[in-house]
Amino acid sequence: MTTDVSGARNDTRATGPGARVPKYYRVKQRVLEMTQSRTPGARMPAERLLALELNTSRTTVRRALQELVGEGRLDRMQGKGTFVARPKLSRTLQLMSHTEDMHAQGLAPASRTLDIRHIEADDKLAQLLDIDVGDRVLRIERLRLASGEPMAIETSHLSARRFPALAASLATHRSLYTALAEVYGVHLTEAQEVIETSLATPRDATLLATEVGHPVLLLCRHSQDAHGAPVEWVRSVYRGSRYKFVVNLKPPPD
Amino acid sequence: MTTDVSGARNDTRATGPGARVPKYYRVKQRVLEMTQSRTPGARMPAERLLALELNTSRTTVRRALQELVGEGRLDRMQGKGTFVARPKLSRTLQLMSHTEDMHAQGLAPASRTLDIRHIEADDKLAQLLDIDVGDRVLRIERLRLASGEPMAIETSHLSARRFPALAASLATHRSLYTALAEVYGVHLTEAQEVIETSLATPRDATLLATEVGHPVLLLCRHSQDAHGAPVEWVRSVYRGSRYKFVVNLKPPPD
DNA sequence: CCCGTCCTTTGGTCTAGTCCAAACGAGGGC
DNA sequence: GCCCTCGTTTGGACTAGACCAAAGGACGGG
Repeated sequence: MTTDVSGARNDTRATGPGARVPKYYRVKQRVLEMTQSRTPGARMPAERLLALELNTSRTTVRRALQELVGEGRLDRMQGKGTFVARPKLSRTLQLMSHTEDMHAQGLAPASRTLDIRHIEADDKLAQLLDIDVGDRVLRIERLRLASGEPMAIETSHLSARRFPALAASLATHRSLYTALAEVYGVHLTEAQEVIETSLATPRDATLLATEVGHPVLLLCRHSQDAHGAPVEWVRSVYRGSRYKFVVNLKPPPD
Repeated sequence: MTTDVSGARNDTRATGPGARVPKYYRVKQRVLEMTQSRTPGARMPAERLLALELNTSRTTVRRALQELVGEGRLDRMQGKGTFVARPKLSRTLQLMSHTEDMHAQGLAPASRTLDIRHIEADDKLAQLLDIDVGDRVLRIERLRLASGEPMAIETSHLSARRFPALAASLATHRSLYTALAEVYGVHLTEAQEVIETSLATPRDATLLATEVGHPVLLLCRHSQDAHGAPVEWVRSVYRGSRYKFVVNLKPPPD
């Protein structure tokens, strides 16, 4: 049974003015309907088969699938097939550590250190950490996991002068934040976070088990201690297809 | 002068294990370098020319350009060309109205009502607004503008029974929030926001002057009044290539 | 001098096909 | 019985080219 996804006159215009609907988009919606009658993990038809059934080219089918994977509706695996994806997880934006946040949501937190080294502060970093250009900065790159699943790549930056031997302290404490509190007596009291969309680089894709060019959420956190002095600057890359952020808002203090 | 973007052996492996770098990605980085020596608004070479110069197909060039446009690095216009884009704008997440937020950032706020009507609450909406399924809900769909540029499509939902004649009150007040305060004495004291990535639908793309399938930020706000009763539920779609969100965090109350 | 027409240029969509790479099962050798 | 090999199936990357649609300049008529 072949089902043509094209409009009757094969034109690409919809009802509204300017609301042109590309063919790949109709394919996308058709495939999305298919997913809704299946449970997560269920297998979808192969790309070549879909192209035949929907009377289109494999390229067009792949563009539709590409978007559905990017939106977290489907998972694809080379050699295995295409499957219905599970729903997204949430990440609450609060001034707490990854470890605490994961526990609060009933997920098993884990973390793998990818790289930890000292670098020299460039212009931007110096300003963010209120140090001089060229000062030493401890750069910690970690892969965050939630119940075994890669969640984010988190790169923290802290002044090496202010927190000497922090790398060593890290090994003996549950989290960076507890190390800061217990060893240096520093408590974070405020932070600004900037959230934007981006696309996975080849490295992001490999580490996060996703695909190059797929949407990711870029979250940059700038934290201060009780005296208003900057403590850390963190850049995190989250899989957009697996995570969403939750923020609790209070009215502005006026 | 043609500059081959391929690796020497035309293989697609980079240094790291599993860090495969597709050809289109190398094209993307090459084009990104080109943008950095130009100012916003400057014209880029035509697609067919880039394909020739980088010794690749137009399809591959277009995939690279597609991502750069989605990331807000380039703007494309049919018949005109491809240009270097301006940097992103910020949107602070606070419990204030669009109007106030725009003013706070020195941008000229504007808003165009796309649709305003009553609908019947479905399951999800009834739960969010603490009303019964089938109750009447006022649905306001507005296009938000910042200094003339389309910013977001915002769809608000409020109980029609709790706020009778709200549609009329809206016309005589500066914003929805001032109407709620002055006419009904309702002040919003708390809200939860969920932020996730999504992709522009054909309608989104038309209204936001972007392209179908490009990354957007989806922001859903659920606001409560001083008694903890839900007041509104809002779903907003922001152009991911033009906006980023800023959040101020305080430590959890423990 | 102004305005329409036409043509060129530019991006937008889609096709049909090639070749590669991962997964995995069938079968054969040991 | 276990393991290796090989072939099939599946997704991944790329090409070359067709045709469409919007923009805008060239050119000519009025």
